[in-house]
Amino acid sequence: MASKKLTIKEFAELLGVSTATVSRAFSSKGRISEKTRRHIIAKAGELNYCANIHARSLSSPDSSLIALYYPELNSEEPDYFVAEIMMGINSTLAKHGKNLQVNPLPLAAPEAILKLCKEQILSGAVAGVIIMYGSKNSQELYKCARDRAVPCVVIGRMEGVKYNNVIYDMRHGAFLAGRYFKNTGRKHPAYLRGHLDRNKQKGFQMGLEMPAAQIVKIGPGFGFRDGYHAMELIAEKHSETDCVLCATDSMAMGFIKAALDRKVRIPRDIAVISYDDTCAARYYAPALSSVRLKPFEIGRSAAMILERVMNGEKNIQAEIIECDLVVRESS
Amino acid sequence: MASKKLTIKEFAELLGVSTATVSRAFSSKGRISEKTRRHIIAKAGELNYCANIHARSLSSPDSSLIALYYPELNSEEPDYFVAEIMMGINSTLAKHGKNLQVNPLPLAAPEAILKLCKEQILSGAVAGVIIMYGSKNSQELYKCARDRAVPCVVIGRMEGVKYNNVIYDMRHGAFLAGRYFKNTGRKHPAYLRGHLDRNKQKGFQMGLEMPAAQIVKIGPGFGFRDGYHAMELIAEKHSETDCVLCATDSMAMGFIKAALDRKVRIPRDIAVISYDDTCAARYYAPALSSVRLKPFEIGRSAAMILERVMNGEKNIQAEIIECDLVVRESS
DNA sequence: TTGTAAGCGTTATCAT
DNA sequence: ATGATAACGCTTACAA
Repeated sequence: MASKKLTIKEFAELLGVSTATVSRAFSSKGRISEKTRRHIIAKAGELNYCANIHARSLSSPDSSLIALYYPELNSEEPDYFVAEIMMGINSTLAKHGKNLQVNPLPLAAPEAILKLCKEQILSGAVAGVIIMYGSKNSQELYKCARDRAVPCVVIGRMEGVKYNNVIYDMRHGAFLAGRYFKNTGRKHPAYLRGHLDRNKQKGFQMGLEMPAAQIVKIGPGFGFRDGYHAMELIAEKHSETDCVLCATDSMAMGFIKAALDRKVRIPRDIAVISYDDTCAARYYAPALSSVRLKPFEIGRSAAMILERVMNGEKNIQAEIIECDLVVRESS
Repeated sequence: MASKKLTIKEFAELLGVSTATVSRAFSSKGRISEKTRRHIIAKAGELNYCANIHARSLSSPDSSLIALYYPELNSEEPDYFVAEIMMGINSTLAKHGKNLQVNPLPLAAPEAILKLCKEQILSGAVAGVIIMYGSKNSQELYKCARDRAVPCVVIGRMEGVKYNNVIYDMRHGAFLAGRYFKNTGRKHPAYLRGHLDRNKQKGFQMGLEMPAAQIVKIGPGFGFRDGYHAMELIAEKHSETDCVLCATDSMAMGFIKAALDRKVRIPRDIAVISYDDTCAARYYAPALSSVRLKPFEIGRSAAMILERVMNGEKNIQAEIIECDLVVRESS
């Protein structure tokens, strides 16, 4: 019930031992009698003594805080893809007694917030960082970490990053979607653009085996709302459209919702495939056909690689998350 | 490009000034000539000098890390309700240059992880905490923060917490749902139980004006999958059911999905209302009727109260988030 | 305006 | 096995 903070000195005095002894009781390396240790640990629990983390990491730098920087595409709707990646990261981190700090990075982040992020890295506030590629900003943070030798893992492709990263083949996923549409006789494709999707577009086109110009492109957008509006646009200006690839699950849901509102039948009139395959995809009605990116695994992989980097391993081979096409009801 | 850390001493030497001067250049209170300050700031940018955060917070405790502890109901599907609360928190925190650390707390958290959480609070690692009520564990953490006078805000009702918290009237929301069903002539209600929902059940029953025993109760569950299975159960054992209140949006989606798979018509055969009204709700097909809890606002409120607590305000009146019923297509 | 030096609460290195 | 004490890197009186 003490309401003030107990320092090691006060605590040691209370027990009638030296501060060094108290420190040793917790360090698990120092030589100390089992009896004293037990006594100290017990008393600590009783009096709620706990070493000040700043003092501790000042004299022996360790810390267990991991920072995640991810692109915030939209500040109003949560990003389910990112949410699942975070779960994957946390599930691994928790096993190692590490904690996750989350840092949304707006696409056009004001200089001030970027600076704050850099400071976190430079100041030793975090023991390791995971950067989800999203913009130049992510790249700056990456350099920052590199220069300061802070353990760092990158999610997604980033220029100049060859090791310690986890990547997924956007292009191949989109290729599968395109080929599927082609094989099922669709003729008038549209693509709902997302963020950073040159590769998706390219792959889609290759799968379709169609000149790029014949693919209606809308966006870029991000969430439900964008998907909804995109459908309205298509109904008005591209009514011949018979198949759509959406850059995210949310966009697909928004799109389908708008379609059903207009009595457009899915998949009969328009076949829809989404990207990401987050948990919600299979429970949508109709269940979403989706390019499966396994966000949970991406997160877990990233955290596992980071763990290895923090243990001193160098130049860890990039982990490639395969992605395939899951056909459900929407296509 | 320096790969080792620059200390204030080294940095000061490089510039030919004292460490105190360097410190003052950043402190914004100390008296220092504008010229020296500019010079130092510029050089710092150039050489990537940044004060070590541990040393800094040792001599002048401040820190800007806020911890969120939330109940992790399911470690496989993300919790959209929590995700939106987090966005709300972060949107406010970011404005104050604070960072969020997220800590899922499994319902039956092993002693070890609870201990870790306590240590975060006791060790001064975090400057403030937001606790989302979920179990006895949340309460322990709350006490921990209280005893150490760490600024703390609670989300949800918690025994013994009168101030510095944000609450929502679960019972009233469920009441509205029950009354709606009653008024629309539904006779055979079911309730898909979630976590901590005695109040929801009670309110539902009151709205229905029906003996508790006449309400079919299933669960507790949490996500899509549970909702899906619940529907299967109802189809087999309670086929007279004509209206359902689900404890979360995800459960409702799972439920409806299963219903549609069985050609059960929503809302004609079974009317469905969910709880939470997360972003996805309105884009589901059929759009979910839902008890709106405004998670984003809950998060924002919590962060704003925390900010005030950290500024020294005491006993801040609990913020009550009103919840109403949004009727869409599923009921 | 600037420099000197005494903390801040630990851990680690010596002694004992 | 335990106790002094010197770092750790910074902020902040106090001196100049």
